[in-house]
Amino acid sequence: MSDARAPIKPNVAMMATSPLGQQSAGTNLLFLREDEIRSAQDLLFFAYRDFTAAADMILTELGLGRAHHRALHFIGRNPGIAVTDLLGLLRITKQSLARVLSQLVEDGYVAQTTGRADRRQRLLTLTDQGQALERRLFEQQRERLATAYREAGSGSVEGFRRVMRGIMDEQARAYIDGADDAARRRKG
Amino acid sequence: MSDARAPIKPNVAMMATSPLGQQSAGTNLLFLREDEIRSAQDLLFFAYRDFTAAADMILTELGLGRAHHRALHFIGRNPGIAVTDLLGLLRITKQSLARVLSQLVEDGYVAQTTGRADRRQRLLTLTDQGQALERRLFEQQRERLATAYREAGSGSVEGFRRVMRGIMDEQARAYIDGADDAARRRKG
DNA sequence: AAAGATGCGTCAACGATGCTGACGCAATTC
DNA sequence: GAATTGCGTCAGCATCGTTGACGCATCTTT
Repeated sequence: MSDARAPIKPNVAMMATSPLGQQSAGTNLLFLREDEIRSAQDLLFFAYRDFTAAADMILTELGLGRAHHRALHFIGRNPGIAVTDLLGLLRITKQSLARVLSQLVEDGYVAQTTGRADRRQRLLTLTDQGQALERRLFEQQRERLATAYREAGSGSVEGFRRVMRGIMDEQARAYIDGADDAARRRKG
Repeated sequence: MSDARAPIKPNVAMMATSPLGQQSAGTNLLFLREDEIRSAQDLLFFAYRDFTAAADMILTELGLGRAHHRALHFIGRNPGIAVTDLLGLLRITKQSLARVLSQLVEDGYVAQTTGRADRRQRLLTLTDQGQALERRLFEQQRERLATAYREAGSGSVEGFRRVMRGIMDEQARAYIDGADDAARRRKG
């Protein structure tokens, strides 16, 4: 038998993507770089999978899904955000958001108020109940991240942030940088 | 009007989750830590969203989805992997995998061979066509990661890896560590 | 050799979350 | 006054996850 369900190890040594049996130093270096990238693919998949797992369980019990969490998260972080701006962050269609949002409003997690400057806008905020749920979900992920930060060491966090920032597109970077600005402003 | 669709900035200064108008140094520090975690939530969402976007477009043209890519990725990295082991990596039900896998086999991307030691097993490998597709998808993500690594600086990559590793669960870490072992063995 | 466990596939039904396309209405802008 | 924008909604569809229940071949255990 094949050791049953012990965690298997990726057989990167097999180098299935290259027909070369022998490798020069050059191709070997190239290969190492390629494997480093493939390893990063693994990292992103597993980290994201396990990062969301705990919160998903709570959501399921409430009849909600991950999409609801995303909306709660960004509304909580941007109180009074307009629907179109939220759509820009999530990058989904308004029809998809509508389904999620109307359920959050109906269940009393999100409140809509008419915009003062532009009365067409529906500005979104979390209700007390919405804040409570967001916090509950947040605590799950906080735990995981706090542990990861602790184990990785404080020196690693900056590198983590820099690489993650580099992966996302320009618009997302601007958003992230804006958050950093706000934090700096508050601190200083 | 509200500046239309310029990237909005998260209003973290509003501190909607705390009723405190004034903050002591202690609560402010606590808040900063909390905001650091919330910021990491942003990072994971945006990075994952944009990391997968390019490959998704190719997949859509071929009538495939992200789930197919995940299967191709892990089969490519683990040639001859058994179905149950693949299920353990993806953490989905065998019914979900079956749908994806049977399509990949039918379209000629994946080959199944009966296990030698255990004839119940269907060992999975990429066909030449499967390798070609996986490589095409890989190149999309390689580009993004290479840019991110370059911009972040080589010193950041180790921190990135350490934090990402810390986020995932024990089993995933063992898998990741196994990949590292294999790379080290090949290099040394 | 019989009994049980395991690996894998499959039928059926359902739920969450994305998509396109088309309209309607109110409010703002030109 | 006409065009545009912000938002909601109806209708239909695809992907990909779920549970539950079987069936069959093959290994393992008794």
